[in-house]
Amino acid sequence: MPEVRTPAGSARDRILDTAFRLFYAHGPRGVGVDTIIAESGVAKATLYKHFPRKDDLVLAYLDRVDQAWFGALRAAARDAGNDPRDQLVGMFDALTGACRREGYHGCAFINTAAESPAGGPVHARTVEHKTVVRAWVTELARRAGAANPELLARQLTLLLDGGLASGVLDGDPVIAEAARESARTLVDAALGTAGVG
Amino acid sequence: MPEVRTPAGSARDRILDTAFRLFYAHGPRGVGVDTIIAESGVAKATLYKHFPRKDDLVLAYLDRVDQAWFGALRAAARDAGNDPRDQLVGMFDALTGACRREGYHGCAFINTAAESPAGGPVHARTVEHKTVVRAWVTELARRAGAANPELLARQLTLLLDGGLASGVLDGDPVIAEAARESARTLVDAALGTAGVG
DNA sequence: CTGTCTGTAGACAGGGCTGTCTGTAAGATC
DNA sequence: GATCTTACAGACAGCCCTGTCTACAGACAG
Repeated sequence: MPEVRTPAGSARDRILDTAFRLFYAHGPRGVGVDTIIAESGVAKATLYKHFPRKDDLVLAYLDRVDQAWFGALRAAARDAGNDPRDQLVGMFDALTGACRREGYHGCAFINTAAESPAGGPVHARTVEHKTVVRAWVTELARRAGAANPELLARQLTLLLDGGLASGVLDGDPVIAEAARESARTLVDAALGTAGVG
Repeated sequence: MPEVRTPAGSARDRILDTAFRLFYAHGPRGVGVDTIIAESGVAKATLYKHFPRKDDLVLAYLDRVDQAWFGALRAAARDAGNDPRDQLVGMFDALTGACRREGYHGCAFINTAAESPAGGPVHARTVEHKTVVRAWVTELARRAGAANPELLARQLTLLLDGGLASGVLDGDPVIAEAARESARTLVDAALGTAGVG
């Protein structure tokens, strides 16, 4: 009794792949269900079976974005070495990588939240995402020995959000560089330039 | 031969006032022309006489936002005193003020750009706005004696954008405070804590 | 009086959107 | 072979959207 019998490349996956691509490029509101159906080669009934409301599809899209972006952040931090201090700065490499990516269009969460009614499920999911990321940064800041990890995390995530938000307009990597520079300065100021050891 | 014969509170002003309010609250895409007509007490033909396309109204809305926000930035900087260094930090009071305002919903430019097709007039106007603001900050940084005014301006506007972007979710003033703290740190790092002399 | 300008009031077309519906086909399980 | 699940194909209703159109009313100038 397999819980999921659908093969790889199933209808559900195709729908999600297509939705991810189109939603990110044009925003959920800018993409009709018919377009997703046409481009994913799926029947309308199938789409509505898996995602009874369009909002359900939007939330699934955000979950996928969350995995991708948070994953990229952690990977960038990991690649920066074992020192939490370096990781706090190194995570900004994820921003640089995103800026360089073809079709980069800023933060999917912010973009989607901007066109969604306040207080709705999309906003809630976005707040949740931002909270989880900031909690992770806070933990990093704590391990780095910051006197006020919450403040440092708030400052760094603010920089991340700024870099991502500007991305709606252009993916100029100089933005990511400036963010990284700022992060280095803020981390040094919070921890002392001499290092933690 | 008065160029503008329409009295104060004319149809055009009422349209713009209503559009400003509704566009900011729900995003241009989330507000139909019919709603603007109903709430401003104006005939449809009148609206389309002044703004032949909805996009024209959106651009007029952005112009008004530009005046308001840029004006608030300059006012906050002015209120910080005559030292350009203090002004660079003081302009963040405009962010604090915005966060505290009833109905605060983030950056109108970013929100609008997020739901507009890339390469369109809305994007162009938004880029223009950001460019003008950054040029102003760059001049401030230059007058403050920064070795690299462009970089400092980039960093500070990044913080502004981050604070504004987060505003789509909530107007927690702690965000503005964190941004101001960051600005102080970055300015001190760029100019030296001893002051410009 | 006549024409022009500005505005009101509202019908209308044409299109896109979400979501429901009927009908059909292929494969798995009993 | 019967049945059940999954999916495809597409018509359809009902709504909202932008933008155009006609008809009318008041102010003002010649």
